[in-house]
Amino acid sequence: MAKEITPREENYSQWYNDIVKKAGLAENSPVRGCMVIKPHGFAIWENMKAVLDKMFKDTGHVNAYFPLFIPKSFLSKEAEHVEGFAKECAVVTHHRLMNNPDGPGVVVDPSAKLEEELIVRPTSETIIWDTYRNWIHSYRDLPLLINQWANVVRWEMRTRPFLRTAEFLWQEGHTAHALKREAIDEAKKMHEVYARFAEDYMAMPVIKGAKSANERFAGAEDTYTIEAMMQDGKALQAGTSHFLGQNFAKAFDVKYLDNNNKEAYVWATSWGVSTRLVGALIMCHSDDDGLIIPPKLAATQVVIVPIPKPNGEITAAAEQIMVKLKAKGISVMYDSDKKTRPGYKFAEHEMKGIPVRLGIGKRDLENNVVEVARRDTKEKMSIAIDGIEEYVANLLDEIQDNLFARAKAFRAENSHEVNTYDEFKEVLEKKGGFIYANWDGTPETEQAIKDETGATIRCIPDDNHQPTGPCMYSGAEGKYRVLYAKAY
RNA sequence: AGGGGUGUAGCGCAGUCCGGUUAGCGCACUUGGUUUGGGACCAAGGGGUCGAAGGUUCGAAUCCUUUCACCCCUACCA
Repeated sequence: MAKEITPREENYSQWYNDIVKKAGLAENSPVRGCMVIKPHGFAIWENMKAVLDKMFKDTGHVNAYFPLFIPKSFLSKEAEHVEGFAKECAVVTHHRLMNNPDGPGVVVDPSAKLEEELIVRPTSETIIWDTYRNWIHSYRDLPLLINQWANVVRWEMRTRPFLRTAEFLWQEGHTAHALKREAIDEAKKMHEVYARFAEDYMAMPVIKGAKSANERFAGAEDTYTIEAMMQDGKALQAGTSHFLGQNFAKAFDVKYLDNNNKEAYVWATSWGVSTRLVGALIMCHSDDDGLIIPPKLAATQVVIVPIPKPNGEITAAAEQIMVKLKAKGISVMYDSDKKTRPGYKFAEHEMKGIPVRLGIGKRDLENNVVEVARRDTKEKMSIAIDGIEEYVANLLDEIQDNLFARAKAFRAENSHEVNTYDEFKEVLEKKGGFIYANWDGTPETEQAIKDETGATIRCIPDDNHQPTGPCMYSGAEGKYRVLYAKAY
């Protein structure tokens, strides 16, 4: 048993923090709200990044890089946008330090004040659209399909590792199109890419849908989201794709000449996912023994543990197995540490979430087998060494599928359909999870429900949002059947 | 942002109320030995100036002031 992880039942938040720490994913830094992402945590992000980057390129996008700093004046060009971010911006006011004339250390040199303050980007729409003005002149320059991998800073009040940090890593796609239809299609396409990534790679089922006006991105005309259920029944927004209309084109004066020599503003989208996905991964699959990484995102998919300790015979057998596994494209590591004993290693690798463990001891070698242990179910099986690579390859697929099926079943168990507000409140309080109900489509109703219960409309699901009756709150005609939940 | 709590060795804690020898304990770490199929045991070691700054005092981890960080609940949040 993992002796250092707080059980989920006891305190879900503490459990999450324990996993982050004990699995070696991240730790707090001396900088408020900013974490150090440790190798094991960063490896997960790197794998996510590699898959997503390929998906972006396969859908016609290219990468570029824009400045970390944004002139203050840029932020004031799109009114809604600045309102959404102004309260959480880090501002650079000076460019030089000097020796403290009154004592030890350094102080900010007052003579080095910037003419115009620089904002550390909370998102890059403004600097990118300012740049696009110079890049776009003709319909032949469109569409412009660019993605950026970057860090951004949002000075959040309360931070939590991966889920909400003051600085985080993400990608932000920013595209420009001649036609409104094209831009909407682009936003929806990337929405689909995110959903596919979440389900096929993270093994995390998501509900795809559109955000209500209240929950939309600051400056967007439509926001598409993927919403995942965490093991405490709360919703986590895992990725968003925005149709920005012509808001940024107008704010930054980005126009093109169409094939009739007529000037027009371009249509825009932006879309992003962040290191928050690592948090989502943890809260979706892991258990009280530690992290569980879906095989497709595990940097190490298989670990081989010599029992009780490495010796010539066991190491030779392990190396042979490693060659066979690697030939199958499976990443494998041999834990040849001589200081720790098997039990310690078992617990350690379980804590770190490695999908499959192979144990090899004298007893196994005599019978030409290895002990195969899967992380998701913790089952152990004795399997013939001959053909082990096939077995493990299939097992990794099976684990990937099982994690997805398990998460999906959990979501189904914790999703509820209600028709009256009393029912809604009762289900929310007693069971939590996802609740589907009819909504009249007004922001007033949405806000009132939020104020009274804490639940928000997570999205208007893409499929199955036809109302089945009147709005549960106002009694007015239902416009949509929507997904309500308490959210991170 | 409101309420509550915590900062003492890498981690977890005791000591603080009632100031007083070289600041303790468990885990981890180092060395040696015995062990080894689910987090081994014995022995000997190394490591902290008590979150930070200021103050009271002969003397401060302990009292006072200020400040920073983190955690929990609520609120907020693309």
